[in-house]
Amino acid sequence: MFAPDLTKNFNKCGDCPIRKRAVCAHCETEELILLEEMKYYRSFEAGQTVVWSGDRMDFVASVVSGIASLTQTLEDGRTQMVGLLLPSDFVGRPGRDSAPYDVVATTDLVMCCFRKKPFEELVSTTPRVAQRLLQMTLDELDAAREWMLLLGRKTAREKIASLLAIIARRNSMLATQTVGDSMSFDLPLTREAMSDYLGLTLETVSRQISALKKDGLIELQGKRHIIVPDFQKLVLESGDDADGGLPI
Amino acid sequence: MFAPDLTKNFNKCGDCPIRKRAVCAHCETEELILLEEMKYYRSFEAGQTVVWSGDRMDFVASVVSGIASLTQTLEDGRTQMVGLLLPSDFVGRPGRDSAPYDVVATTDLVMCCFRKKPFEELVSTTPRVAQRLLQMTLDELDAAREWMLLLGRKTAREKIASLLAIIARRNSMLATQTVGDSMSFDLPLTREAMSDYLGLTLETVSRQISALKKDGLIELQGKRHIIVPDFQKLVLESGDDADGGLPI
DNA sequence: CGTTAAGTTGAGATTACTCAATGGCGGTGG
DNA sequence: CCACCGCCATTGAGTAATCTCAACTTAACG
Repeated sequence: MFAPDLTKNFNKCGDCPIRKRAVCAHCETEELILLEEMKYYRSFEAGQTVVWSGDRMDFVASVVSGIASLTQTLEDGRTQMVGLLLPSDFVGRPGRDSAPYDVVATTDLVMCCFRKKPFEELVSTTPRVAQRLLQMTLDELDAAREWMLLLGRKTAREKIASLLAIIARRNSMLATQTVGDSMSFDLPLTREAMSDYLGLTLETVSRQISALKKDGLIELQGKRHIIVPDFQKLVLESGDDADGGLPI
Repeated sequence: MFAPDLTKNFNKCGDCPIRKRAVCAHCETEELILLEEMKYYRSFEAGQTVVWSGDRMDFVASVVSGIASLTQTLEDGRTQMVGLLLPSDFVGRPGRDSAPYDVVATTDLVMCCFRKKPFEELVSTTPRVAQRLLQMTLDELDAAREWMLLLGRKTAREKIASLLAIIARRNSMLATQTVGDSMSFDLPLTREAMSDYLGLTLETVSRQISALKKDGLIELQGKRHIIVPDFQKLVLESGDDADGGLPI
């Protein structure tokens, strides 16, 4: 369901669905031509690992469709998700050889990969890619810091409400079928993935989702489809400032 | 103790103690001249707030000496530290007007501030500053992700051990008076600041420090001076891979 | 229709938190 | 010089939140 037909693989960057938001967003035709020369597509099925922590990584990449997650693991197996990559998000770091975390396809996934060497050269010779990358990295840093607040200080209930609000907001940005304050979406994460995102056990995630349901803050259709009757009420449970509403 | 005499304020960037590591690290003389024109120094006493979350911020800055922290706060007062800035670290974001978190001087602090407008122009016209800023931001993102693992998955004891190991490592990088596996340093943070860093209460921080002391992993001289008889043993308590030792 | 993976629910254990009292140290003023 | 105050830190006792272990349910799939 997440992987559109990509056998044709947007050979022209101009046709690419993430063209306006990815690292290449600010590029002019000349730079696009260079990028097209160094790029190739890779597809992954849900659950597949894209890169193992510590492995050599000879490419950097943009998520074209689907969701990837970055996870870190302690020796004894405890794992924490540290990044959730949506279409147009970037993985990899110019100037480093090995990945510092596992990159896993959370859903079916298509990535637009750039060979690292030429990409690094492009970054150091053209300002537009470097500047876009800086913007995106600063955004990710902000997101990471918001996430740290969640991990360090929020209760289990607030964590769940926050995550649901984040996903709901993102969805309302893409598809614009919001009706009043009510909205609905599919959870792209299993309970376990949610627990790794939130620093909880999957049992606690399940219990808190049940609690939110019992309190009428969300409704479930099946295990994965969530209906939010009143988004503001959900945000209120997230512990954040009340004005963290929908982007206008 | 943290504030050297800065009345003279390194007017020449060439004399600046953070010249080789800050945003200006890669700059040539021409760019340094531009930077010198837009810079000014500000000093803060320990405890002072540099910027309030949400306030307009018309500068970006490098920490010259001392320590600053970035903190986020929930409505009800729970606070989480989300950044710990050491000399040469950078605050502020080109292309944004207001600060998303409080910036507080944890010790006496001197910052080298750049007026935002001209700095933004410099970033968009010269590649060297932008590229250095990208490097530093990527490093911060890595650190933030490591921190997320700590917040989400480590026990109180592991959190304390990790923080002590981080500070010990940093100190051994600057001052090189390491003798064998033993090392010692001053804690630059109060118990409360440590608790905000680690997502714990200050009582738990205190108890765990006492426990590490009882177990012989650290010794205390006064409240703030820590002696680590065997660094490897401390790292073992931090939950990280054992090889996270000293930089060689 | 059995098998499997994902999710839910319960009971008890554990960790960290809350509230409260106490200890130590440095500065200030009598 | 000493007493007092304020700040930082420690320690204790009881509580609350989350985790662990285990049983059970549901939906999907061959």
